[in-house]
Amino acid sequence: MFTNLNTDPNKKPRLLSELGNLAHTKVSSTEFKYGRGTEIFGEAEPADYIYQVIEGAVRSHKLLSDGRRQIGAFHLAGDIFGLEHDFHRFTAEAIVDTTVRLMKRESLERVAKTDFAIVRSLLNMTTDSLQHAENHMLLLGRKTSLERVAAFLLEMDRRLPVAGVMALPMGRRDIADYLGLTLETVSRALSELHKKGYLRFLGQTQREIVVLNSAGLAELDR
Amino acid sequence: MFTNLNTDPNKKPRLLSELGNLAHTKVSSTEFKYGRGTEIFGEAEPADYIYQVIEGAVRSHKLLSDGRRQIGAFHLAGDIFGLEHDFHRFTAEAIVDTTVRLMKRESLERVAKTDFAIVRSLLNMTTDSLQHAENHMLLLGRKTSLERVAAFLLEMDRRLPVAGVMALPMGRRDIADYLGLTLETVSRALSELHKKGYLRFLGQTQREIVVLNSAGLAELDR
DNA sequence: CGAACGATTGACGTTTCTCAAGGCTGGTGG
DNA sequence: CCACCAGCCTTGAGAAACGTCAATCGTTCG
Repeated sequence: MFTNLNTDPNKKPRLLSELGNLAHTKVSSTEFKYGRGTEIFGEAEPADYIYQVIEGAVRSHKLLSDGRRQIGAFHLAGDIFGLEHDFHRFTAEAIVDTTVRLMKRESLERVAKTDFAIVRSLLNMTTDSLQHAENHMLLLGRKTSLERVAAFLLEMDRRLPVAGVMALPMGRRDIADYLGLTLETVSRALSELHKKGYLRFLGQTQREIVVLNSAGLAELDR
Repeated sequence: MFTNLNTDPNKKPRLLSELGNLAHTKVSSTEFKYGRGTEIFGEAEPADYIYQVIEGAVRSHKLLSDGRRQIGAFHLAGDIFGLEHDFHRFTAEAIVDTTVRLMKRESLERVAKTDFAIVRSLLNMTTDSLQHAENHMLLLGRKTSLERVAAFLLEMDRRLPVAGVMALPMGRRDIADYLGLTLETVSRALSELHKKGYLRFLGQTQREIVVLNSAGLAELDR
């Protein structure tokens, strides 16, 4: 059961196909829209549904009592999130206007009881999340601000549809809370990467970034 | 398949029983000893075995090219580690002289192909690891040095056999690399917690710690 | 007994955070 | 249609937290 598992995080359509197929066959699913900034589910709420991003982007975060926030992951088109046993361990919010497909967890449970492939998919997805979290611990515990931002850009370049050009859905504060920095430090790091010729800003908004030298960025991250 | 899963991280014997039972029935296992400081497996090596700590303690870490180290987890008596699809994502080393039981991954795969309960156990264990990593991301990204050390002491107090009195198997450098700090900062934080009356040091070695006020420590960690 | 190792503590350096000011963009209403 | 406003981003200066370097002390083990 360990073999033939896809653990390549580059392959975006996997989650979509694995549970997406399921959705078409045995489990009913609905589409739903969330406006920019709205909560999809809250930490510690019962996990009655699991979600897949159809269009848009979602952030998952935890809060400390005084408001400090750590974003654990961004979910982009195709990604499945909210997959938990009983209660959600993060709060999920739409970063921009977002369409999700949602599936009753109960239905999935029912199917999983008899379908070996589904359980294996669940294990796959959980393992992928774990691997992402493990790499992120290294980033949060040991990387400098410049290395964190470089790693973030490489991750987004890999996961967003067009390689080399990124229209980031999230703002500086979200990036900062993902990387364990402040938004000012993120901004300064981006300026420095720009000054060093690794990237260029496009268009009117400050969210479109062209990566000029991804090998150079990768050098910052070893 | 989501129901009846034990997600309480306080319950130590779970892993042991779940796969431990397996070990007694269908999968052969061997005991092996590793001396203090020796490597059990390396990052990116093929994951031919999975491991359970019988006695002792193990650290799992990742390295950056310049030697910066992040410890992702400590594995204590009863814990299972090294459970991966294909290649190990961490290096594992014995912190002290350690006895482990090891099981061929291949055997486990074979059994898992037909045994639903085993696959569920694997999913459980992976979910537990994920939850630990998610909480640790919050610690690494957003907590102060004092909060990190307080959280570490509470975690160890919870996981080590005797509540309130800890004989820590790991040194200050390991704690630091787990918490994303330097050993000096860990030492200063412990001194400050001592000064504030939260704990007391015992015996000749500096590794025995008595928690005097775990509610106070928990206050530092919300 | 002495060397090696680990922990603590102090002084100082560096990185990142905080606070503040100013600029750009896009939307809205006069 | 344009001016203004709100939100987001950038940049700077100073503060705080943590890291680095170094000295010292206590333990352990040969």
